Amino acid sequence: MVLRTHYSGDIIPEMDGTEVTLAGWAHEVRDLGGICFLVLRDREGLAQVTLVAKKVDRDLLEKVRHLSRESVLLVRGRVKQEAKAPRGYEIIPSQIEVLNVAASPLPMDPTGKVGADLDTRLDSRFIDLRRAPVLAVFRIEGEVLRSFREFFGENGFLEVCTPKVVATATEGGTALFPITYFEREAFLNQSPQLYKQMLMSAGLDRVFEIGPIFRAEEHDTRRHLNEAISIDVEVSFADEADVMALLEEAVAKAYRDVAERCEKDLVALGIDLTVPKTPFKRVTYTEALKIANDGRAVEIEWGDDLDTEAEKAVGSAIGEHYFMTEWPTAIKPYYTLPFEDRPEISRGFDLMHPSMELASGAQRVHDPDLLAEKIRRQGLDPDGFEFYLKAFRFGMPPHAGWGLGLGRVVLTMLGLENIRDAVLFPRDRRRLVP
RNA sequence: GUCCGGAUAGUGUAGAGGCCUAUCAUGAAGCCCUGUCGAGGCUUCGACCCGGGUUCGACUCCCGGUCCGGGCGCCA
Repeated sequence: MVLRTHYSGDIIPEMDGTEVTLAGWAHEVRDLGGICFLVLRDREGLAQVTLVAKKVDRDLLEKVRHLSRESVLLVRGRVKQEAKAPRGYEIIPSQIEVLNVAASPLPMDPTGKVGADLDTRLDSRFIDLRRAPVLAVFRIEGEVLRSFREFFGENGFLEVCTPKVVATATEGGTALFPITYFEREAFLNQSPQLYKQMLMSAGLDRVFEIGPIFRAEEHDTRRHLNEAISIDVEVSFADEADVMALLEEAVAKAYRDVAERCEKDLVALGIDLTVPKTPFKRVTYTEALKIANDGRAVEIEWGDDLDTEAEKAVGSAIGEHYFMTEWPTAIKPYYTLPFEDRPEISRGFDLMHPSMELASGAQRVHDPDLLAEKIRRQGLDPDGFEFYLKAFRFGMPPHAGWGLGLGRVVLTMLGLENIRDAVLFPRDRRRLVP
């Protein structure tokens, strides 16, 4: 039972005379007395329904005049070519069915005439999303996901799903959300890292997963959330250079696909999208440190992580996407492989947008003894990682991979101000609903 | 966690101790209007975050709380 025959966007003036049924929301009613305009909105846009008082059924006109905004409607009528109407056509209705009445007043203005704070918008996200520029963000996000899946398909990747309820911390460091799992304690997964690596031992060769990750950090910024979508990749018989090349091509393709396929949404957002050129610049940690420390009061010492100020300084110096490579081994996780001839430096990398980190990845440790030792050195108990280490003892190929934050890709691509603008229902320190 | 700023009709805002019976816009209800496209005109409705204090008098100043925004921290 599909009620509508067309979306508003499907109708063109040349369809003059065609009977159509539109379904959507009462966006606005403009009553001029002798003529009354009802603007119907659906996912694809707006359609003007015109009622001329002298020509239309009196009850129909009264019904439209007293419609509450955002009520759900079914409009049957005829397309009429009309130069005076928006987009050159209007609908002359024969029947208007109110499927559900919207209460009044609305918790926020869906037309965008009056603004709303982010907090108000998130509390009423279902109405916020009725605004074209807000919807545009998520249509683009959908296209980004489609683009990545296409890219992975073209490159021989297998899509996998790994558990989100896990027994142990993946990597230590970050705080985890504990949950009750029958009589035991379990955690929400902070990353699919361990599982995608085990799949390399299994021989799946190239896998990707797009799924949620959870971090119980009490961070409170515009670029962090406690639940995020991670695009994760792992590739066997490959090194960090190989997976960096995959990453930059995947990101560039996402930009290209959005630029080509989301024209309407980009216009709604007022964005002229520039596709980043590949290959991205490679900047070593040591070079980045030099840039960051230039003119800085308190210099960052080699071996320390870059703080926000440093990240921004390097970002504005480079001015485009870049890879930061050759990180100190000590500040990368245990599964990151050090260079054999310079063990203090690792084969880990971060993909950076000038404003923030987007992804991190590495050539992984594949030797079980070295891995166990590095787990121990990070202050973790190798016993808790037995299920993981086991996969390394019976034929683990060399492998590399990365994890990319979907929200941050969309945030930086569209120049949004807050990661919450790039997530339908964000989860942060305080927000658990809706 | 910490620093800075904020909280006024459904929404977005003005307000600097008495001018506040609180501004404007939007909205809602009603009326007028035959081409609107952020329609226009008229009438009506609707609000000072919570607790304490200062003062003759507090939306306004002070203290505490809650919540919101931003910076930093935390985040492999």
